[in-house]
Amino acid sequence: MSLTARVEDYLEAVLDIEMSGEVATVTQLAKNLGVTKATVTAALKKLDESRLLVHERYGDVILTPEGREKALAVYRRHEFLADFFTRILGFSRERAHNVACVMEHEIDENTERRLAAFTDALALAERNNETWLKELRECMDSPNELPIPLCLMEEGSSGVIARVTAQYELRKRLNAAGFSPGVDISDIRKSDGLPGGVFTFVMNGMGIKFGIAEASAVWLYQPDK
Amino acid sequence: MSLTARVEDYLEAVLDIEMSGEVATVTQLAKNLGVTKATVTAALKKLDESRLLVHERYGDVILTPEGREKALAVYRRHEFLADFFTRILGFSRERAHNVACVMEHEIDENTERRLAAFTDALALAERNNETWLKELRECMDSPNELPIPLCLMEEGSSGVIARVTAQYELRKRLNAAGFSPGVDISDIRKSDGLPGGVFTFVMNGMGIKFGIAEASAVWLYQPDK
DNA sequence: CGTTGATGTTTGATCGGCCTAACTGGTGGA
DNA sequence: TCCACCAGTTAGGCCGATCAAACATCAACG
Repeated sequence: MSLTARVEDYLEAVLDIEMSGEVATVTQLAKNLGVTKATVTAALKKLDESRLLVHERYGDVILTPEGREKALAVYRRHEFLADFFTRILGFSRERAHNVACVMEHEIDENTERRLAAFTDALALAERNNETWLKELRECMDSPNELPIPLCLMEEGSSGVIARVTAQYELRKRLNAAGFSPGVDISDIRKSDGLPGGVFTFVMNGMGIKFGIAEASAVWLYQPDK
Repeated sequence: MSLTARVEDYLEAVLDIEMSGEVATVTQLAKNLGVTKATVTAALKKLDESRLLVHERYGDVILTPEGREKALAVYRRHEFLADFFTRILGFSRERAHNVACVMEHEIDENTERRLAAFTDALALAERNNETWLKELRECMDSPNELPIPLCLMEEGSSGVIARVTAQYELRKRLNAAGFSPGVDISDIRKSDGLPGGVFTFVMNGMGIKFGIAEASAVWLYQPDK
């Protein structure tokens, strides 16, 4: 009987109103969630049936203990995520909340804890005025171009490595082979062979062959465009 | 004519198949997206009508230039987000992709750039074996309890500050007043007064009054539970 | 008390995304 | 050649979330 994301939103909204000291009303919920009152009534009916809140006809909206617990979990995730995206990543307030709104339904407690620990550690660094954090911030304020994966580069084109999105062994292999941001790549070509094709190019004067796995993990800035 | 999130998913899936060197088929798409072929046919019809790909009856599925561009943008976001959540935050592969799947539709280019810059800076630190990064990692591996906001604490209870989720002036004020992780708070009480209530408690032997804004930004670990 | 305005509910409809079941088209053996 | 099989399509229906419009209830005031 797992809740839909939207139903979690309604729970969260009820808690939000409750926290501000009022009793949640249909009108208030409709306003906060940006839907009509009819929609709220329908949603509350479902939540009442699931015993997450009590809502009698024309009556108050009151969270049950289970409902309150679920609502708090969602609310907490939302606040932590929004905090993370604004304070650490510098998203706009609005965007941070949008992102938090969709992510809050996709993470579990464990994930939430990791995220919180990360945020807290960076917040601590901020209080201590750590220099590395400042460098990091500056780096984030000078926006780059957006790269494209090697496997989508045009025949014969060149580029500069932007990043490598790979984990584990593949990442190690690529690292060991010298695939790091800033390195030039030229004469990119694709030929048939392995499923997915074979990609050849030149790096540091050497000819190199890639399969699709490598070629989609290495992202390049295009020189002109 | 903004695309729905789901439609973006279909575009992304087509690009994904194309990148692996094959031509996207209905069956392949159905498999990758976890839906039936009937559903794919319907989605492709819409995408064809929007001129994002070409799909004639019983024909191949080919992205148009605009479709390819949109697909790449979504794909790139997905890969960057997944990379960020696995490499930097240590999410499981599966969870990282789930989260990426919902977030990829909520961020714009600017936001994507910030995120990428952040990831890249941390990846650089990782290559350099920076000590602060290692500390941060250790911190993330020792999971904490999950806190609750001061305004939801029980009458008369106590706790330890876990974090402060506030920005700008409010954050500064709370910081200046000594609200930092680890500080003890006791004798929390709520009374009427301002809209949202007035919260009183004791910190460092001093009695303090909060409105709802402050009381929902300060998160506490409960001592027992 | 009765009227009135705000609050809440019901009804009937749409829309996107999905499914099952039945159908059509294309193709490679026997 | 024709049949069997796989790929793709169509038709019809379901579900969740939403809306507009009409209706019901409440509360407060004269």
